[in-house]
Amino acid sequence: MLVAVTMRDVADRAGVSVKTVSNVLNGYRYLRPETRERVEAAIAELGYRLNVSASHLRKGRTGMIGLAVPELAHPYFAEFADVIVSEAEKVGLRVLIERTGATREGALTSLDSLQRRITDGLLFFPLGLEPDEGDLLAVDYPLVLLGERIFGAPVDHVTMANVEGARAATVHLAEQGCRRIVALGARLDEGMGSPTLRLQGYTEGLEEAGIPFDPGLVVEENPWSRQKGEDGIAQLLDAGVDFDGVFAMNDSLAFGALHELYIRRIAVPSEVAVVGFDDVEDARFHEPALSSIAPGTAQIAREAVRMLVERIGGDDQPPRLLVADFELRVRGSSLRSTPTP
Amino acid sequence: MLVAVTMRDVADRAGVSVKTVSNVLNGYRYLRPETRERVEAAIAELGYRLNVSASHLRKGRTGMIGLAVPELAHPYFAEFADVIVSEAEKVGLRVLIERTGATREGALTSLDSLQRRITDGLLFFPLGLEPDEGDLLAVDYPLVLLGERIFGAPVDHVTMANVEGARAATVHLAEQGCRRIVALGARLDEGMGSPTLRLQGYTEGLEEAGIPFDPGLVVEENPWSRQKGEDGIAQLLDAGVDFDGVFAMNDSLAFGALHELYIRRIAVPSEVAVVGFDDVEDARFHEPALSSIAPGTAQIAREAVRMLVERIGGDDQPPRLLVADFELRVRGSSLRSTPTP
DNA sequence: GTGAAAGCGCTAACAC
DNA sequence: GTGTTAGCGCTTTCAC
Repeated sequence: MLVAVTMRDVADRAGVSVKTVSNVLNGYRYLRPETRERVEAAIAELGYRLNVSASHLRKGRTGMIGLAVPELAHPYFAEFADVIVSEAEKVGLRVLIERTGATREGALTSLDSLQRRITDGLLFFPLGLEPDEGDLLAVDYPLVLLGERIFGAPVDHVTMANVEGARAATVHLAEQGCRRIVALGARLDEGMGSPTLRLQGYTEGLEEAGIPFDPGLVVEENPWSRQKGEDGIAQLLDAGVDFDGVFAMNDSLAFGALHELYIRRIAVPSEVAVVGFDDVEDARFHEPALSSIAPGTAQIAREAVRMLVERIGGDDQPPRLLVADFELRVRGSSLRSTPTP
Repeated sequence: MLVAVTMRDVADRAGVSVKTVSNVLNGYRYLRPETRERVEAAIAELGYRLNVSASHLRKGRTGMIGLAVPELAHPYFAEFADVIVSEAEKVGLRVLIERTGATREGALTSLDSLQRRITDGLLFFPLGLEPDEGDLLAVDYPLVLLGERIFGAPVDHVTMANVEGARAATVHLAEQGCRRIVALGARLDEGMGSPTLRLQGYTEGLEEAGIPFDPGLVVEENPWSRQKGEDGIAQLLDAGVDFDGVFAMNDSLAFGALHELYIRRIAVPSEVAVVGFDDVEDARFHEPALSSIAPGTAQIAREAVRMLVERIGGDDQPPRLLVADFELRVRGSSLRSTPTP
């Protein structure tokens, strides 16, 4: 515990009342400058720090927001958390990062944990919940939904252009001359999650490019890990399936795919071109560097924090849905000097 | 805010006093079972959740610990945070993850922020502070120091075997036939940080292998990023420096090195063998897979939480220093089928 | 075993 | 502009 310097001590030292100290701390405007200075001097001399719990108990705000991500060590979410922390800092908020494990239990725990009592609002990835469980999100605190799986819940929602991004990736592969493009990481049983949306974008992309859909090129993998990326490609190759392009539904899968192709001595991008999704920082540093869809992470973070702050401030307009801008980042894994016709 | 169900409401519903409700919540032993059940039923029916702030205000504990890491998106720290959260969960603690940015300002802020008032203790990476600033760690709350830079501070310290690990990596490269081994990521001006210790291990390893030290093979790079790894190798190659092995001081540098070697069409491991440090999850998935020193992250996390919990519990024995066990994980980047003599 | 009352440190409401 | 007072929800004496 920190030493128990209270407002009372500061007030005594500065020769004012506690109310005045509180006013100084809360940025109350109408204070005589010299009073403010005296108080600030006393605070510095005593090393006083506000007791957040007491403040919270009284005014109902903590200045903290929660961020519930599926996994901390997943590059996309780690990078996302970093951006969120920066954005929150700009508006004077601190971030309590939590982990749901992408499980139903973890998600429910996060929605209803003790931590919810000490955050003013929550930024929430609903992985682990079912698409029809939007009613679980009808909570009595400010909540902004992130990612996919659940649409139409009675809360603000910031998401990325899954369908359009996947389509762009697929079309790009086709433009590089690919005709047999693998969709790596599909999950056919899912409702409206990223897998479904990105698979939809993939099929739209094929259509746009005039390439027939071949179910034999759709590889189901779960979770979207590097290991599963390896497994998926290994399985295709072992089965003798012919392909010349891979649209991996996230970068981890793509990294695994690159690795397996490397092991099998299959040249990238000349024999097989690869595009991922998420554009994590690592993408630039693989061999070859991975082309990927950048889903507008910075924009998502900025808007999510903005919406949450508005809700915390009492804004009660109807729920909003924001889809961030995406961008295809072409790198070595898919850039053929002379596209195969 | 959650709906304001208080202990009073629960007590009324269960037909007991608030004290009894509090007793139930705090696991007080001497309660009539039927009373306990009635209270628990009331809690469930009303959806009551303890107000952590009020509880904290009264009893001085929050059940939260802080974890201050230099960067969230750095794979090593992200993985570390994940393990810490798991370990803390086991003992009923939640973790408030913070970011220092590896800057002095960030470190100081973390040591003295408002957050410190709502955590029972802090796990702290002192990057950004100077080696002689151990006195800054003489804080009045439970603190466990992690990583390097500062030794001899008046607090518990859990660290890794930097010297021994670096030596093992260097010796391993020598055993694979390397005679001109680059030390990538040195920082000659540092006190007792990881760079200094790992460089020391490198020189010890050379000595053990009977290889003369060549300052021309020591490459200073800061920060330890993939980009700097690329830069360092590029710079050596451009200068025409001859080398056949790389000891990269962390995995990020090693990934950058692998990438640059790939671009230059230098075969790994046959022409140049590479070993990293940290053994992040990604190491297995590069092309080729990266050999690395696994610094005992799980052990570090477990022991750090254990020590912090002891200190929170009032343990006031003298500061302890624990050095975790390390392990060399040999993979494709350094394993030559027939070591060059 | 359980209840009543005090008070943790702060801020909102209201004096002055 | 600044001081006084009440009370946020809880736990901790101390009764009984």
